[in-house]
Amino acid sequence: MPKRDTYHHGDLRQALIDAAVALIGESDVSSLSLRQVARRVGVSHAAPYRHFKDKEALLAVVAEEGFRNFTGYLERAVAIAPNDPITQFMASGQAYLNFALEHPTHYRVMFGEFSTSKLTYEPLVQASDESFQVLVEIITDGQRQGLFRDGEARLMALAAWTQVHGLAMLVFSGRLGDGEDANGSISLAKSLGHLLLQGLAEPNVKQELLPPNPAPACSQPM
Amino acid sequence: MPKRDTYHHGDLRQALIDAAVALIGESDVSSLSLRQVARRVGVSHAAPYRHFKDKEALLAVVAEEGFRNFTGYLERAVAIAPNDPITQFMASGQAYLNFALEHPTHYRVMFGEFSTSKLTYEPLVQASDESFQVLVEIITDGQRQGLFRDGEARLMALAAWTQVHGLAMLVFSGRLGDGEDANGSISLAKSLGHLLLQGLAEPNVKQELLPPNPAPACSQPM
DNA sequence: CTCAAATGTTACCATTGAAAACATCTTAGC
DNA sequence: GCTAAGATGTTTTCAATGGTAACATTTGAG
Repeated sequence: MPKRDTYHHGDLRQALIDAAVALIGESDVSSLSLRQVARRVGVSHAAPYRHFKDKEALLAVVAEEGFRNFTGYLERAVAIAPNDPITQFMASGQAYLNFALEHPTHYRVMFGEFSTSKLTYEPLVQASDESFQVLVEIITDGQRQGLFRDGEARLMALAAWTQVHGLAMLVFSGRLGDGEDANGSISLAKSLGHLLLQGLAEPNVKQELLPPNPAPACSQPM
Repeated sequence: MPKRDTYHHGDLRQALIDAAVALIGESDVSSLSLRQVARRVGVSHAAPYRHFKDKEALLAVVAEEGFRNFTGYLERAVAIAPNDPITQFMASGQAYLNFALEHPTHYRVMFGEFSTSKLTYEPLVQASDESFQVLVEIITDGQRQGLFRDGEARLMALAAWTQVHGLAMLVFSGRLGDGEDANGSISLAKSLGHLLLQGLAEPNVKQELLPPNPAPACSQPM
């Protein structure tokens, strides 16, 4: 049990967030208790309530923090290939997957359950909107350049988003074949991306997008 | 509080399952308590442990029950258009969405959180596999008929599955525009389906698949 | 009929989320 | 500097929960 010499902790709020992330990583989000978090930080079990209304509020902040970091991943992927929406599209899918693999704990909290209650946390909603917006802008850019077909960009972005999300779920579930989940998932991501691009791209630019070989193996999906 | 004249309940197991579904529907899956379920059924709070190892086991059975029903939805959609994989494909997406809208409680338990722990419930895993298999077979059928492009059918099925799942999440989140979620989601589903078909279909059959108008409006996705 | 297994109950325990009342530190205004 | 007000932490307390154990009732197989 960590002890303090000062009565005040200094930055208890952030310490609680970090401890929560650590604890979720060690077990599961559903088994997280605020008292456990307080113990880990070395503080009384009532102290967290000075910083968070309740347990859900803490988790909402964890999710929000995750989305802000996530947006960074996506933006970096976009920056790599300026003015090349198709490359950006594929790269952002890759970035999505990288984030999920490198920050599984945050990812679980961000997408773990769609309890509508969390939708009342405005900063969280805004943070997730910002992430999503990166993808939307890639597509509207592509539409402006005549690379992506016309249509509601948000819908097309949703299609891409959910696709990668499904893949991430698949990877997490441990039901990919051959054990090599991380590596396997990268080529799976590329295949899925090409598949989706076939639907999103303008008919006349499709030819260039065809992948060399259709799709790698994948033993037990869902 | 319902009372019994007999010491034994008769079919406590199923009664607990039903009560759990009802209670989750009234509030939320995360706030469900086994004791609450027991009270509703009119039984002591320890009785459920004679039928389920713990709370998670009960939820796993709820999910399993959901998947079996879900498979029925998908199979009925397939049966409507024998030997027409493309129609089957669209109809199964519709069926997926209908199931989610008509059985939101089961759906939430089935897809609510991907806690890897539930993957240890063999019957649940098998039930979800069976649902997924319906979709895979539509696609392999389509490939045999030269309507769908070659490639790993499971991967293509995953792409479709996650797409509809994302749409369902979107509908549940209440963040569709204009309030008319149910109706709006149906046309959204069609648009998404067409979008995806563009990616899955063989190049020479794509022309017939182009939807009249690309995609309807959708105000605040994710 | 009898006895063992199945099913249900009561008693009990540790943990938890949350609130209330109280203690200590910090700092803004004087 | 001083002091009151607010911020931050603590202790106490409560009801609800998940889960176990010991006990009670019923049922069914032999």
